[in-house]
Amino acid sequence: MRTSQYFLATQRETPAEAEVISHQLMLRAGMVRRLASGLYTWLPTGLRVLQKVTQIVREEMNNSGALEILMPMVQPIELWEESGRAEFYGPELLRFVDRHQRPFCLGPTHEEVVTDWVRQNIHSYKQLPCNFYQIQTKFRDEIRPRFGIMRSREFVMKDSYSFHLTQDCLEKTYQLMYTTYCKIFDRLGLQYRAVLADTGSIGGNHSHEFHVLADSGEDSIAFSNESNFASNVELLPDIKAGDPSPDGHGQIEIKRGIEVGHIFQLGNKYSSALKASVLDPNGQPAIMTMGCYGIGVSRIVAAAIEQSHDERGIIWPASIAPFQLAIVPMNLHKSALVQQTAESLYQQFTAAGIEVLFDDRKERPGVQFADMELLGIPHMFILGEKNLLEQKVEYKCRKTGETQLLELSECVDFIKQ
RNA sequence: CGGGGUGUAGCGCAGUCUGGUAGCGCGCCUGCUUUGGGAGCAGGAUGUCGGGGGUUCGAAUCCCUCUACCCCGACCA
Repeated sequence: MRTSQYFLATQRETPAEAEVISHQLMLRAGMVRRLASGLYTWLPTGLRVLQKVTQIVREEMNNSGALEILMPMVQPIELWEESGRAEFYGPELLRFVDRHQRPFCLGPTHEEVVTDWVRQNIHSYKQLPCNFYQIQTKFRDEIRPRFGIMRSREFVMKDSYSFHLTQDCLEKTYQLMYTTYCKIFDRLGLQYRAVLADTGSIGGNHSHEFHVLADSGEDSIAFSNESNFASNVELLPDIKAGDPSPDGHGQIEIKRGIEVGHIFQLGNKYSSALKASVLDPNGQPAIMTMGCYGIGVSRIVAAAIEQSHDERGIIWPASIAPFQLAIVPMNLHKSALVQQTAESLYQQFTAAGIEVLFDDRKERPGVQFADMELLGIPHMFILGEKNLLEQKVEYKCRKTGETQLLELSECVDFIKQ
C-alpha cells in the first residue's frame, strides 16, 4: 500500500476526549473515530488490525471443530421473555418496536437465539456435541461507555455455543475451548492469564475469564506464584498480595487485567427455559446441556495497545500489525536512485506476500519516522541516497529501536526469516 | 441514575469574570526555499462560538432552558 493511495489520518496532538492510552493512540494513529458515545467508525488502519484479530480467532475456532454461523443482530423480545432475562437484563437491552408495533431488541448476546434455533433443528443425541460460533457486532446500552473501544456500546464479539447430552461431554468441550483460547491469545502475541471467574448475568455454574495483563486493566486478578491457581479477585473478597494461595501452594500475586475472553459452563439454564431437548439413546427426551464462549474481538485491539506501546506510539505484535513493514524513502522526489530502489523493494516485498506500507509522501524524514512509529509497524526500512550508493539499507526494529545496515540484496530474506 | 467537568475552525486551546460583532498553535491549500527525527518564509481557505429562548442599541461573554461529550461510582467481551 502506498501512503499516497491510502488514508493515514494520523494526528500529532491527542484529542481531549481520550483518557486511556489505547484510546489516545487509536485516535492519533487514525484507527477509529467516534460517532457518538460508545459508537465508533473503524478507519482503514483500524479495520486492518480488527480483521487480523478476527481471522486468527476464526482459524482457531475452525481448528477446534466449531462451525461458523451468523445470527441476526435484531432479536424478538419474546425469546427474552421466554428465557426470563427480559426483565433481568434491564435497560442495557436496547428495545424498540417495528412498524407493526412488535417488540425487538438489539442483540447483546445470543443464548436465546441460538437455543431457539437449535431446539428447532437438532433432534437427536447423534447430532451432539455441536459447537456453533459467530463473529458479529453486539450492542449493549452500557450505563457508561468509556475508554474508547475498550468499553463501547457497539462492539465486535466472537460468541460460540455448545450443546451436549451430558455434563461430561460439556466439560470436554469446555476444556477444548480453554486450550483453543490459549492458542488464540498465543497467536495474538499477548501476555494473558486465564482465571476463575464469576458467571455474572450470563449464568451457569463454572467459568474462566481470559485477561490481557496491563496496568490499566479494570479488573484485578490474583494468582499463585507457584501453582496454576488464578482467580478474579471478585471471588476472593479480602485477598491481598503476599497472602498464602487458597490452593495451599505458594503466595498470591495481584495484577491488573483486561477481560478479553470468558468461557462458561451454562448447564441447562437456557435449554430448560426454552425446552431445548433431543431424544437420547433410549428414545426419551433429554434437555441439552450448554456451554458458551466469548471473545471481545474489538476489545483485543485496544488491550493489545494497552499492553504494548511506548512514548512514540503503538508497538504491535507482528500477528496483528496493520502492516508488517514500512518502506521509508527519504527525499523520494529528489533522488532517482532512492525512488527506483524504493519501488523495487516494494515490488519484492509485495511479491513475497508481505504487507508493506510504502511511504511515498513528500514529507520530511522526521514526519515519516514519527508516523510509522505511531502506527506501530514492526519493521522499517529507511532508504537514503548515501547508503544506497553503497548498496546499503538501514533497518529499524520498532520494538527494540535497534538499527542496522543491511545489504540491499538481503533485505527480503532478512524479513522472511 | 448520583457527583464533578467541558462544548469556540479538522486537532489542541485562549477569549467569558469586566458585553462592542472572534483569535493563537498545529493541520489543510498555493508558491519558493529546506531535507536523517514532527522545517522556514510569503500568501490563502475554513467558525450557524453546542441548540433554542430572553435581557440589551449591541451577546461567545449576562439570564433561562434543552442537548451532546468526558471523568468518578454500580454493569460487562
